[in-house]
Amino acid sequence: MRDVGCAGKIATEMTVRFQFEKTAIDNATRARAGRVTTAHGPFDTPAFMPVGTQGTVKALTQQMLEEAGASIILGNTYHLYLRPGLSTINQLGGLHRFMSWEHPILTDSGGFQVFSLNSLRKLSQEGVEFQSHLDGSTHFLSPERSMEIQAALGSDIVMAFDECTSFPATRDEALTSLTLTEHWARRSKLRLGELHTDLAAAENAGITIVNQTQALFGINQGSTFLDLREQSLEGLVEIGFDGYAIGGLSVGEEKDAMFEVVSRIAPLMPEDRPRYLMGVGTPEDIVEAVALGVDMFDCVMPTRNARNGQLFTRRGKLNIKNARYRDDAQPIDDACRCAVCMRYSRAYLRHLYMSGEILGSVLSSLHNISFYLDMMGMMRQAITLDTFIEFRDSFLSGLARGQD
RNA sequence: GCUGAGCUGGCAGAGUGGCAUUGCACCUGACUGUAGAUCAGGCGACCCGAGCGGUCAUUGGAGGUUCGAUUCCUUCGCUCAGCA
Repeated sequence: MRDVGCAGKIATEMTVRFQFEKTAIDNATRARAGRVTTAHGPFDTPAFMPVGTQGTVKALTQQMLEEAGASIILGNTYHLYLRPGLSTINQLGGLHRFMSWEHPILTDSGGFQVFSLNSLRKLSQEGVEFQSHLDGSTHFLSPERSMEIQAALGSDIVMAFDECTSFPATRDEALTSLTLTEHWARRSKLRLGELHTDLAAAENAGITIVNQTQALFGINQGSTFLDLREQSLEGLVEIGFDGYAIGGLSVGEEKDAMFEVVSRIAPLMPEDRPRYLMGVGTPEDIVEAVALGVDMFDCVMPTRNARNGQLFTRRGKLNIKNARYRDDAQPIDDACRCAVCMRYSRAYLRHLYMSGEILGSVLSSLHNISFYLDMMGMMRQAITLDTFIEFRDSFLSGLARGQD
């Protein structure tokens, strides 16, 4: 039985420190393998974090995630703050206890919603006034407020509150945006520190600290302007964070521009801290970014696309709704060992979609998440064996080969 | 047999003299820190120089009126309801 007891857990939480140790470096690329330790256990890098915005990785149970090999998931400050509200989750012992996930959790700060809910918000130095997408009510999110919410959630990795610069942006807009993000990063660090060291501060904010060892990551911005990206990173490093993220990519820019930023910035990020490329991406994107030295990823793609019928395989993606799969007895991916591929045919999966059956989303999400996590495992192994280049070339050529 | 109401794409169902509307089904495509189990496009046939291109067909069948008919008229068929 899995240990879900909490009596011993609290004692552990008090003593464990957040840390990152590199375990292997690939000599031919900048790829690196490592292990991050949190109050809720370790996770190995390069890591993919399934996105569980509202306290659930859509269509999957926590047990399915564990069995698929997920070691850390992502939750969202903005959504959980609006519903069910931070006091509910805080009173119930934090997000881990609330959703029964005793492994690491990273929470996004709400910064991305500042970007994606563009039409519903008003931005100022102080923070963001926005209208709830649920009922239209007005709310205010600031670095301080974001830290309070994330402290109430008790995630293991807290993201600084940032502004995800929209694309395209002029140089001036990008500069203004990254300056605001840097300002907010400083305030985020200050506020989270207060909440953790000053008992009265947490009490005044109406929250109980449920996780004493929350790490804080800063977020790099600067759009596609490389010098601004560097400037942003220098500012963040000066403030000092437990890890560093590259944000504001995959927001509409050309793929080349994205990799230009990652290949310039990743090597400049502190070597002894986890590097996190936010919101990326396709399997190809992730493999390329690992080669550039990135350690952590999250993306809605495997789960969202699964619900829409797109499945990832070692031979590229396929749309299970296509008529060609009507009588196809093969598994989704014959090289995949996931619970779905070991048991069900493409024809059955297609049937579930065509019938609008909810199990179609469940099985497809499970397969896609398994595919992503298996890919991360293969990369970790290749890095350890110093064969990452070989892995990358064969994996990418497999993806490009297609179904036929 | 009489009377009445109907017959429109695979299905459902608008339109009632001037480009046949919509939904479902079906066929594709998109999706990158989740306002998404969503969204977009296509869905009579054929043709090429592939263009917001051309030709032809099309509202149960056959006729008719009209510049023009899914729409009006005649007739036949079929469906449903009521009455014998």
